Amino acid sequence: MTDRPASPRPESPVEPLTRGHKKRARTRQGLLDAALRLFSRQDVAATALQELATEAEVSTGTIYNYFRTREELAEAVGLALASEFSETITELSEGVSSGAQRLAIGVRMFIRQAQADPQWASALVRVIHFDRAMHSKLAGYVLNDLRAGLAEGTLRYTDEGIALDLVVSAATGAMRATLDGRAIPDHDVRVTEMILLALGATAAKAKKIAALPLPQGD
Amino acid sequence: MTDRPASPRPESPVEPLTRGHKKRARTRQGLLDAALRLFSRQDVAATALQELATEAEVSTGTIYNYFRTREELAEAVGLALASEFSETITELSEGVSSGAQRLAIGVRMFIRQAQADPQWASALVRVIHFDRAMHSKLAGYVLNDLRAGLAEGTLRYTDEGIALDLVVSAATGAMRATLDGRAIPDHDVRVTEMILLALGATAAKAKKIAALPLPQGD
Amino acid sequence: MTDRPASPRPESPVEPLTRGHKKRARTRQGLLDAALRLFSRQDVAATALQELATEAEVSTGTIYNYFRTREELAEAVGLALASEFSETITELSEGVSSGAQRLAIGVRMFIRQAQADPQWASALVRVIHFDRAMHSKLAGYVLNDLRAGLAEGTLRYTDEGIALDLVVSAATGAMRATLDGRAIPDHDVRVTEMILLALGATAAKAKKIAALPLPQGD
Amino acid sequence: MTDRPASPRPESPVEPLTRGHKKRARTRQGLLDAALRLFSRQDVAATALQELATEAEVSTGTIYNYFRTREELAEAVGLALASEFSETITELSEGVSSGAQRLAIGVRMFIRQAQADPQWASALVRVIHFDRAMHSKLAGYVLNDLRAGLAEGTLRYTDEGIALDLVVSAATGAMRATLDGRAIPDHDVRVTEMILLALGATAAKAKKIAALPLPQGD
DNA sequence: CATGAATGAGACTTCATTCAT
DNA sequence: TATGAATGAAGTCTCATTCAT
Repeated sequence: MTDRPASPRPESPVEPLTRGHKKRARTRQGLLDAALRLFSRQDVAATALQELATEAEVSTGTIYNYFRTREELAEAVGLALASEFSETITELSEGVSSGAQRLAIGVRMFIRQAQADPQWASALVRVIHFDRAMHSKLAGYVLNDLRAGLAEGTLRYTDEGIALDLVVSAATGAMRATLDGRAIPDHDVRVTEMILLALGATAAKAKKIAALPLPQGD
Repeated sequence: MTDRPASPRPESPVEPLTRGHKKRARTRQGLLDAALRLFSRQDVAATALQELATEAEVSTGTIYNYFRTREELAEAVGLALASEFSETITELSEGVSSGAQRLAIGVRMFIRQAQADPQWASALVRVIHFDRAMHSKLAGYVLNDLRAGLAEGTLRYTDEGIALDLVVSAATGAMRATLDGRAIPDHDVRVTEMILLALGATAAKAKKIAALPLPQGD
Repeated sequence: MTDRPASPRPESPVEPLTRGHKKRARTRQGLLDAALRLFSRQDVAATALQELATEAEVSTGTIYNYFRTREELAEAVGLALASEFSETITELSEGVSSGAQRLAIGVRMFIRQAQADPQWASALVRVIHFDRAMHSKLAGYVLNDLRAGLAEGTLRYTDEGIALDLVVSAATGAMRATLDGRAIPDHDVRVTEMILLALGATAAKAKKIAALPLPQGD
Repeated sequence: MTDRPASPRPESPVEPLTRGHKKRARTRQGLLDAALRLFSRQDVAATALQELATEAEVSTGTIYNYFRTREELAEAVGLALASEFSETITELSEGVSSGAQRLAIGVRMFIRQAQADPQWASALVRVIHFDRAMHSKLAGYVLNDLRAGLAEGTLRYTDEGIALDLVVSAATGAMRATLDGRAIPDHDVRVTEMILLALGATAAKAKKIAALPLPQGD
């Protein structure tokens, strides 16, 4: 995950894409990239659409060809972040059959990515906060693993919703800690172990699963 | 806690104000009360100071006699919220010697209060987000109990900072769930049990401690 | 007149366009039709050219191949409205030799058309207001009849300009009344009678001429 | 009427009015005066509120302390114009018992005032057009005289609404003519005579009543 | 201290117009 | 010619902040 192929955000070179209607897509992507850069520096609510224009080097009017409101922008950015995230996680979890383990991989990647790409993490955290929809998007990714873990007997929790909340809260909490510079070595492993414990894994299994080497990279 | 005597915010009874200079305190309190009401409805950043003036029924200029910036206001509101909260918790935990138990009481009260007074909770969540300092304020209340729990052998965690983060994240996550209308019966007990598990308590102890009757009320 | 064959505006049937260069004419007509629909709903000044493009289902750039400014557009629409109106009136007045009677026919048709096609009337009123030139266009149609009426002794007015103004003002006033939903039965007849009186017709003649059956339809 | 005591609009000197809350009234009046000046030069719809700020020499924000929209401004201006107008007319008509004669006085004053103060007239015409409410305001002044004229036997019309429309349309039409520079000597008298004819007065009475000397100043 | 009118910077939004395709 | 993305000037509106009373 640390070696995430290439962050497509900053500047996204992209080939010329000379054909006419591709221009729109390119501009849109440029706006999303710019928004991400801004959101990594400042709160969504504090971001003026005119700032976005400046950052993306388009004129003010252009923004409105793509996003009518700040909410719409945030949602689009959130969608992009979520897709990107899910792709990476899914890839890495492909060969893993254990739900608990897939969950652990997801959480750890999430936290490691925050360390590797603070800009991404910062934007993600802010968008999650601003666009409540993203919250449930992330939750969706977790749910399957949670259920699988329960079915296979590794996890033992009484309420799915609460379990979900805890996983997401703890993981984003760890991201914030990372962004605040409070990360410690193996931060991802430690947090994951605690989450597994909370979900009812035995101490031994929690420790073991949390510490398994990640499929690719490290 | 559910029977918290009376929400001191709306209308702020205040003593008869025998001394002349108490008027200042009363005006200030009126502003804080108004801010709380506003923050329970809308984001801190989206709250105009002129709105505050209207809500508090003072003129715009008056605000500047009390708060120089929106940040200062938010901080003051946060402080008020935190003090109020800590008082209540501390009161209730007075006779409890076990750290883990005091922690459980605190977390549960936090969540129950969110159910009992969504306005308070909503404002709290928003202020926490706007004024990052509050986060550490809340953490401060947790730390002692955490250490005591560790010392008495009930809890077993490897990193204090991570443990702290997890407790606070999970607790505020539960608050948000409550505000989103996703609370379930015994929500406070369930979340607390999971937190205790995460902190290394045995399943039996976690279950027992989380479910103990709250000192007053319940 | 009430049974005016078909409003040529919406959809503009247009001939099959055998010649290539008829496409231009068709596009232009489409723009005029669209403008008329828009002007019937909203003020000329409040109508954005981009709205016109949408309504006419052409792209924004295309408009500039036909009209350089909003004024030019309004004038073209006004011209179309005026021609259309004059044609109809002229047709109906063909066999009528009395000036006063032709005048009466014109005024009545004007008002009846406002009842039959409020969209047309609304656009007309707005264009008249925006493009002052139209005012005199309408006046032109009246002048001949006015003079004939004077010559034949039916009408008796001292100043031609004032008479013209009165006729046009009263007629458009009646249109507005119609658009405001204040029309009454025989509105056209009543107004016409008063106009004839104002122009110096005797009470008997005014009554009679105003009430004569219209050449075609009713 | 030509000797209308003093146009309170341009610059309205007004005494210092030192007391605090009078300032608001003074600013408001300044805005109305400025609006009138603007409306005399350009259409209401074409008048930017910022222009008003410039003309009134206040900052943009100040406008919004008084008028939220252009409509509100137009209405306020219309109200001021109407009051002013009604005062003058009422004054002059005070000792006149005949309805037809009062009507004649009103119409004539209206037209003469347009000659004497084109700025006022221009603004009035534009506001009437923009703020339909004014139309009915003016109508209100006419209605009584119309009914009195009917009762006393001088006038003879079949429909009150139509009569009203005709009077107002013809009078404002004459104003427009004046503004367009098409006024002729005794314009007011001529138009009034035609209106009286339209309302069913005999030729003799119409001529006589329209030509009576105006109560004050001729 | 309280008041609230005035300020003006700055964000939002629309739209006539251009221009590369 | 038609297209429609991009532009940027211009207008709308809000709000933190000041200041005379």
